[in-house]
Amino acid sequence: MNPTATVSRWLDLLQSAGCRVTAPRRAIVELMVGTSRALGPIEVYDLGRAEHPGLGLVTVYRTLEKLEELGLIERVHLPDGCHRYLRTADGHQHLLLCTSCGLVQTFAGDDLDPLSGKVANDTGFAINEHWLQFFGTCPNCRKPISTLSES
Amino acid sequence: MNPTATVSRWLDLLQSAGCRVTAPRRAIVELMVGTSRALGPIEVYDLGRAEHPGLGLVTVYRTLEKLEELGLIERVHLPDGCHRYLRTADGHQHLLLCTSCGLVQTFAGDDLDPLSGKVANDTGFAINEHWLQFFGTCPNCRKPISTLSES
DNA sequence: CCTTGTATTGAAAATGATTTTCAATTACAA
DNA sequence: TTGTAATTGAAAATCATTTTCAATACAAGG
Repeated sequence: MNPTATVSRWLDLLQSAGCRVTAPRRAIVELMVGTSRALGPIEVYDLGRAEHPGLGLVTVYRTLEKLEELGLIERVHLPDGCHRYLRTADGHQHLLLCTSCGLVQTFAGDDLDPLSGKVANDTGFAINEHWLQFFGTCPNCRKPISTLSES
Repeated sequence: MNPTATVSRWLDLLQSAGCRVTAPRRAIVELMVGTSRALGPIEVYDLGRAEHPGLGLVTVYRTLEKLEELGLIERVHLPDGCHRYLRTADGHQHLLLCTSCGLVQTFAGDDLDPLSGKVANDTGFAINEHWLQFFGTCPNCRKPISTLSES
């Protein structure tokens, strides 16, 4: 699905959920659909104001909360903090996150369900969620460092 | 190593790092050594005041920060928030966390280094950290629910 | 054991992030 | 087009965390 179609789909879903489609929401939806980076509220606010100058931070918080309820975006956690949001990937994917710029890639890894089942059995826990995430520096963020060391 | 010996070791390490061994620090160290739950600053504060009534929240923050610097505790992230601390496990372990009470168990899982290397190769990322965590409800926290549904 | 210098403490104030309140505005159903 | 309820953004309130600061207490040296 191309970005424009995805934006329409998200707006339709918002409307189906009893929400009105407004300019601020459209700006935030376009932003979240169009980026592969995990963005915090302030980043969404700053980027969103480029499209919709009057956008308020409060509206950002409320819209992100609603999109999360609808499962269209999800909160991702990084070692130094949480509270960033990312468009939800199709199917369950593992994440590779750049700790410098927030860029996110997904990768196919092992199916964790067998391990999860075994651990649940061994421990008596009812397991209902798991994270497999790698953290590092993306190719683009590595460049400046190597450039510096070469000069 | 038994808990008392571990407390001594932590206090020695604190002293070696140029810190003084004080009553508030001792209380916090005993707490963190003695629990298998991931605790947030407020929880440490409340539990710590049982041992050392005058304990201040500021001291909790500062002591947790210092223990983290020394690698004795580490920050763990849960789906609904981060900023909880847990005694660091020996060797690199995967975590199983109870989202209800914060209880943490470690489990032996697959060695992720080969997968990590492959993903780094495929993506150009420099990978320097990974998380494999399961979340669920521990046996103890499941009890009340089943009791309710049975009554 | 006592003195002394300095790290540490806890209260209060400051900061920063997030949530709530509220009057004005706007989407959209009738 | 109109009425109404949802939505907006500013300001205020709240909550978590950090900084400031005067008083205290650890521990090294006499």
